[in-house]
Amino acid sequence: MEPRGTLTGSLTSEASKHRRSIMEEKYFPQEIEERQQARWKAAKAFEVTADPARPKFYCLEMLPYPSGRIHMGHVRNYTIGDALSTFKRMTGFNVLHPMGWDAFGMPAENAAIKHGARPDQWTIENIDSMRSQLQRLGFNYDWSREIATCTPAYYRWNQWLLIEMWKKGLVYRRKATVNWCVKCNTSLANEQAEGGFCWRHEDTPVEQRELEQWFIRVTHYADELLDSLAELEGGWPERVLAMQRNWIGRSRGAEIDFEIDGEAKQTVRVFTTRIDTIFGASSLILAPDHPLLNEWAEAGKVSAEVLRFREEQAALTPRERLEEGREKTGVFTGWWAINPFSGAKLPIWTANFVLTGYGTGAVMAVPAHDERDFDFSQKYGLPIRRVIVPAGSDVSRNDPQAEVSLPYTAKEESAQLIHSGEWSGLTIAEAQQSMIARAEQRGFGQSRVNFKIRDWGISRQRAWGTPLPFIHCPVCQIVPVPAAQLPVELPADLNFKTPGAPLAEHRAFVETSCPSCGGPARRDTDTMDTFVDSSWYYSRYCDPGNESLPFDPAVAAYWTPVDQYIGGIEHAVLHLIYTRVWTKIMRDLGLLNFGEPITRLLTQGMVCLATYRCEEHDWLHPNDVIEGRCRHCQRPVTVGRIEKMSKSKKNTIDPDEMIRIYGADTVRLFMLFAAPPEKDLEWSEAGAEGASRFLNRVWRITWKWHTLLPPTEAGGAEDYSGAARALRRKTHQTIERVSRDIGDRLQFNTAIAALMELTNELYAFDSQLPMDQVSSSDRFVIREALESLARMLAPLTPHLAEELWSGLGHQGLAVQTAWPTFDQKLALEEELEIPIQLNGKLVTRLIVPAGIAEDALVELAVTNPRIVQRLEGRTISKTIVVPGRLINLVAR
RNA sequence: GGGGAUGUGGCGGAACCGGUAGACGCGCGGGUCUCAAAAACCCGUUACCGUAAGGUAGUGUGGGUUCGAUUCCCACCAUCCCCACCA
Repeated sequence: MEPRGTLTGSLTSEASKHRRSIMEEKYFPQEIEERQQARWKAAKAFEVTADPARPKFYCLEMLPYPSGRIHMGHVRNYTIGDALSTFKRMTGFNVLHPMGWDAFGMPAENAAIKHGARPDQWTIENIDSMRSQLQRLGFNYDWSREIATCTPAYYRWNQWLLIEMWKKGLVYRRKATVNWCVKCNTSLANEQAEGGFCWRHEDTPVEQRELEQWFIRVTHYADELLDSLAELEGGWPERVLAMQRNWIGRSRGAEIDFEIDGEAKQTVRVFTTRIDTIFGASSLILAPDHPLLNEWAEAGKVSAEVLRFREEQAALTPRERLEEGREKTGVFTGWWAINPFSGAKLPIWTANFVLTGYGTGAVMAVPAHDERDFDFSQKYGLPIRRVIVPAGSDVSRNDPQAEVSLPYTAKEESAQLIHSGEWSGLTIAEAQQSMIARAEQRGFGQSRVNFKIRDWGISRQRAWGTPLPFIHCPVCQIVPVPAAQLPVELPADLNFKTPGAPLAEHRAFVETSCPSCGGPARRDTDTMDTFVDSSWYYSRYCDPGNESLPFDPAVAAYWTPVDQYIGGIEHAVLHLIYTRVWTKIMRDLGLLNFGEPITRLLTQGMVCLATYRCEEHDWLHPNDVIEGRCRHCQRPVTVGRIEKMSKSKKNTIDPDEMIRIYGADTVRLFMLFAAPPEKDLEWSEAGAEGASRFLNRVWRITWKWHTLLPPTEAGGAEDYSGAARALRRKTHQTIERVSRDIGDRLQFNTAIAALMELTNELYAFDSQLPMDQVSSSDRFVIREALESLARMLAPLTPHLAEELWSGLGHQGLAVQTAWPTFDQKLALEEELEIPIQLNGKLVTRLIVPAGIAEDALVELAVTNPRIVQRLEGRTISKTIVVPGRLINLVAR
């Protein structure tokens, strides 16, 4: 690929005011950082436009919620993206690197309730202070594309998109049992109520409520969501793919109707993935709130015991249900069903472990081949009938009634059916196929695929969100707001003081007329889940000012999909599923031409710090621990685990304070150096000092030489001393390593290690030069090393890099110059150190010229005194030569 | 119970396709400079034995494949994360 120079043309005269060509002797990060930031801004250095003639790279970091302060997790996330963006720009890509704000959400509303603040003003103030924090870190965002999701200019497109989806039947409204968090005072989507608790309030179990809700038809895309994960293989972390597969939860099986004994027309439908075990079914089990059971209860067709059981189950809160543990309980309903395959009469039970929400809410219990059914049937004395046996077991000896001590649940390919009528002797797979065919032919069942994933409930009973753009008319029912009337804006004068939904109480907002019949009508007073905002924001950045569409499809076609996305693992089944669904929908609406929004995903590790606890003062900040004692009360403290920085555990470090002490470049360098990006990282003051020390070393060696260097000119190889050739070699080897570590592997830690090695080599070279008679070729070699170093630091520590680059006499911006290229010939070693092994064990190492012939090298090895001595008269039976790497001599 | 990772010096980590284990940094020890200190620079730093040259062991444990294994395979142990009565 051809490296490219500047993106935005030459420096304006405004920008050159900020440039200084003479370096200071000492490195003052705060001073140079401010200066370089002003220079980038004046040069509009990071503003880009679509240019189909050039290759693009879209680098995106998950947009932050504007809480008011950035934390170290943000710094790490954005430093990684920033380094990659600059690297890509320097290697010739047209790089889109935007930033924005996920600006709707609860904290703004809570501030309004608590302090009477206006959520919009509270949010805007937070955005302003966070933006300036990010700018102090010197990130290369194209700020001209900044978005905030709480602005009507943005959320009108949430509304527009939702209406388009509604027209296509991908959005619908229905009454549903939903998860309700009392702390959030709103309903939640399934993904946001994992394990029965609210995702924002981990100690708050969700309640179930019946509400009219808006849903996005995620299940329409369930198969594709699962299957196209294969496209992401290699680009996404394996564990994210696994979590999504799990969450989507496809299972293939069959639905079978069981006739109710004595009610010929009535059937119970069950879902099973193991139709092959149906001859082993010993009962049917209904969920306690199964519709058929409701019907029987209303008609007085079940016993008082059944009624009591149903009431008990209905009264359980999710927490009690969890605390109840795995204990399975149930009661016999008094009814019987007919197994359509065997004709056997099976008792119908109801039990707590059968869930309404999955499958049909009814199961056939096969205790011999399912753990749950086994536990339940044993407890209540239901028969356990064995119908599958491993291959090779003596079928004649397998009495179906013989005691089963453990269920046989393995699905070995070779296992076969017994005591299953005409299917006996078939394998599991054969039986499944044949039995489903029979059920379909006789009309009592069919094959069926079930998913764990549900449609996405997006209604929220909150005020600080996108209003749902629908009008409820007593005559015309649900009518979408006409496109010309969008956006439906949030009123500025909402009353947060009284409990309840502020939008619903705002009469001027609610009362409207029907766009269809003109009669009086009411607006929908729910708002959208904030995950709607972040599901498509990546495409808005391509064309953020568009007033007639969410974005121009032609412009988006250039920039999207996102080439590299960077963010935390916590969104593996939230945001990262929603944005995949939403992208497929936008594709089907004709706005995009692909289905997967993110080509490569990096989930960066957390920023951690040790935790401390005192009996009296609870969690302590590490600075409040002095020699193992609490600063306030002198009591000894308990040392906790190293954990993610959090306010509640008081183990946070303020990025601003660190920038004040060390400068942004040092903080950034430490973040990239201390651990590979996907691993957790422990903040360490000593580590930050180490990073700062390295930058000072680079500064000093550049300062020493910057006025003594000749203009750039390469001599022939013969013009250089051995030491100078070695430094050139190191320079070119370093360029090769750093290019690969950043470009291919995203391993910034090893890239920085390589730059440290180059710096060490420069010092070593420098220390052996007599200052009064340095040759011009020596000075060239030093220039080459220093300039390469400055440019390779540009993605990592851009302010310092700019200063060095200017100091070395360059006019343009370092972050816009071409990435240095390496010469393979110059990178080649002249001498090699070849380890000599005897029977795989290292004996000695030989220093040989790089071009040595193989037989000459072997000759050196076998005649080496150490080898001869170790051979003790044995002969060498085999010689293994790995060219350029090692020799292994085998002797027995 | 299911799924996914991870295990290497005092610490963070490196080792690309099976080929010199411990790059780079932190910490620690020693030295140079200084009246002194800081900073900076230089040297050393896996463990054990040895003044040294050198030797032996060594990548969670036990096996296997291989001329050769941190790397591949099998079993086990430990830790972390996610999901979890999903039929």
